[in-house]
Amino acid sequence: MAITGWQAARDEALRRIRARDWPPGGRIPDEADLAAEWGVARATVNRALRDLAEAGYLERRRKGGTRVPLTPVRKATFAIPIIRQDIEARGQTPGYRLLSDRSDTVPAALRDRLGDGPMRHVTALHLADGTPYCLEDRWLSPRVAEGIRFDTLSANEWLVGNVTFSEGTLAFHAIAADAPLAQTLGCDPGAALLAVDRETRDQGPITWVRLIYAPGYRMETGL
Amino acid sequence: MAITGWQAARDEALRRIRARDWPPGGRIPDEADLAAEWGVARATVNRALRDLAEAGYLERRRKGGTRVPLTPVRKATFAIPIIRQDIEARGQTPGYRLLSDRSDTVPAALRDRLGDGPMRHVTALHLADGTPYCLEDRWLSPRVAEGIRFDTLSANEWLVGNVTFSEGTLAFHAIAADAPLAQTLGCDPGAALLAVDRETRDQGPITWVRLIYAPGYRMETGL
DNA sequence: TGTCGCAATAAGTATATACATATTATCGCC
DNA sequence: GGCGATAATATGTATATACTTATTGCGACA
Repeated sequence: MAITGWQAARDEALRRIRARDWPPGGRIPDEADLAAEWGVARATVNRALRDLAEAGYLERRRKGGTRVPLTPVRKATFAIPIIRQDIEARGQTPGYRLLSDRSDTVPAALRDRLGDGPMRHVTALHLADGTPYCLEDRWLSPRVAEGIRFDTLSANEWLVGNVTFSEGTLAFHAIAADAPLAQTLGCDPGAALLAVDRETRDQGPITWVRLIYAPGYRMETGL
Repeated sequence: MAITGWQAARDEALRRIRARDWPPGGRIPDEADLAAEWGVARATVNRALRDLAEAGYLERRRKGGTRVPLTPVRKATFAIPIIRQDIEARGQTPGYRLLSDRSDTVPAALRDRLGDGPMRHVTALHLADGTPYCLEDRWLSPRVAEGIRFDTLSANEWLVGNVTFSEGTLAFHAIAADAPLAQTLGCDPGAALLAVDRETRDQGPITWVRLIYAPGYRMETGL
C-alpha cells in the first residue's frame, strides 16, 4: 500500500470507512500504526484523519482513539454571500433602497434573543435589474454601527466587512407573502417566499436579520 | 508579541485583519517573516493562516502570497441531518411510509443533471408523531442501491451511511403546496413550504432528491 | 513591442523528534 | 466491592529542516 501525501492517506482512510473495513462504531488503528503501515510520518496521518474528522467521517478523542461514527453527520460548508455580490454574480445590476431606519421596541418573538431594550430597526429592499430581489429586515444592537447611515450602503454589506462573525445561528424557512409584503416585493399575495434568519452574537447580541427573497429564489451551495 | 500556539497566532492575525493593520486588498507579510516576528515555527504560522483562509478571512496563493480579501466571504458549515435523527432530536417519534418506488423517465428539468436514461424514482413520507413531516422525492441512479428495498428503511438514511458524499450541490427554496402535495402533507393548498434540493455525484450522478417540509418547518444550524 | 521561457518566490507538504494533555485503565487501599 | 490516586496511552501540538509546486515577473529574443 503505497501512500504518498496526506490527501492519499485521507482517501485511503475514506475508502476503508466506506468499504466497512473500518465498521461504524468501531475503533480504527492509531496514528502510529497507520503511519508505519502506509510508510508515512505520523504527522501526515494526523492531517488526513483530522480532515476526515472535520468533515464528520470520524470522531477523535485523546487517548480514546479514533472511531467511525455510527451515524455520520455530514457537514456542508457554504458561503454566506453579500447580497450585492450575489446579484452581480448572476449578471444583474444591483440596486438598494432604504425603507426605514429608526429605534424601535423589539417584538415579543425576538425578545429572548435580543433583550428587551429598544434597538435600531432597519428595513431595506435589494433590487436586481430594478426589480425587487430581497427584503432585509434587521434589528441592530445600538452600540454596533453607531452613527453609520445605511442610505446607500446596506447594513448587510457593512456588517460583513466590519463585524466578527464569531457566533450565531442560521435558519431557513418558508413564509407566505401577506399583502404589504407582496406589495413591497411586487409579487402575488400568498406567494411562497424563502426566508433566511440570521442571528449574530459576540458576547451579547449584535444583530438579527431576516432576508425574504422574491418568489422563485434558490439559495445554492456546493457540498 | 509573545505568541504561543497556532490558535494564538490565528487570533493575532484575525485581530490585525479586523483592526485594519492588514487592510482589505493588501498583502500580509509572508509566513517566514511572521514566524520570526512571533517567535514560532513557520509550520505554526502556516496552520494559523490556513485556518483563516478556510474560514474566508484570507486568500492564499503560492508565490502570490497571502492577502486580505476586499469583500470577505464568510463561510458557514452546517450539519446535514438524517431526517429520522432530526425528528428524534425534537423529542418526537419518527415514522416512515413508502409512497412509490419504480423506474421512471427523468423529467425534462432534471435531464441535464441526471442524464436521460430511466432512473429509479422513490417517493416517501416521513412522519413525526404520526403527522406528516417531510416528503422525500428522490431519483436514484440504477446502479446505486441495486436490490435495496426502501419499504422500511428510507433512502435518505441508507445513502448517508453508504455513499460517498464527495461532490454535490445543495439548494434551498420555497414552493407553494399544490392540491396533491397539500393532501399528502395534510396542509392547506397554497401553503408555503421549505424545499431542499440535493444532488450528489461521484464520477457521474448518484442521486437527486427534493425534501419538502411541512408548513412552519425551520432548518436551523450553528454558524 | 510582444511573447516565450526561465528564474525567483511564497505557500504546500513531508519528516523526525519532542513534549503536552486529555482520558482511560489499572492497581492498591479501605 | 467501591473509590481514588496513578500510570499508560492516543491524539494534539510545536519545531527545524528539506524539498515540491504553482505562479509571478523579469529578461532575452524575435
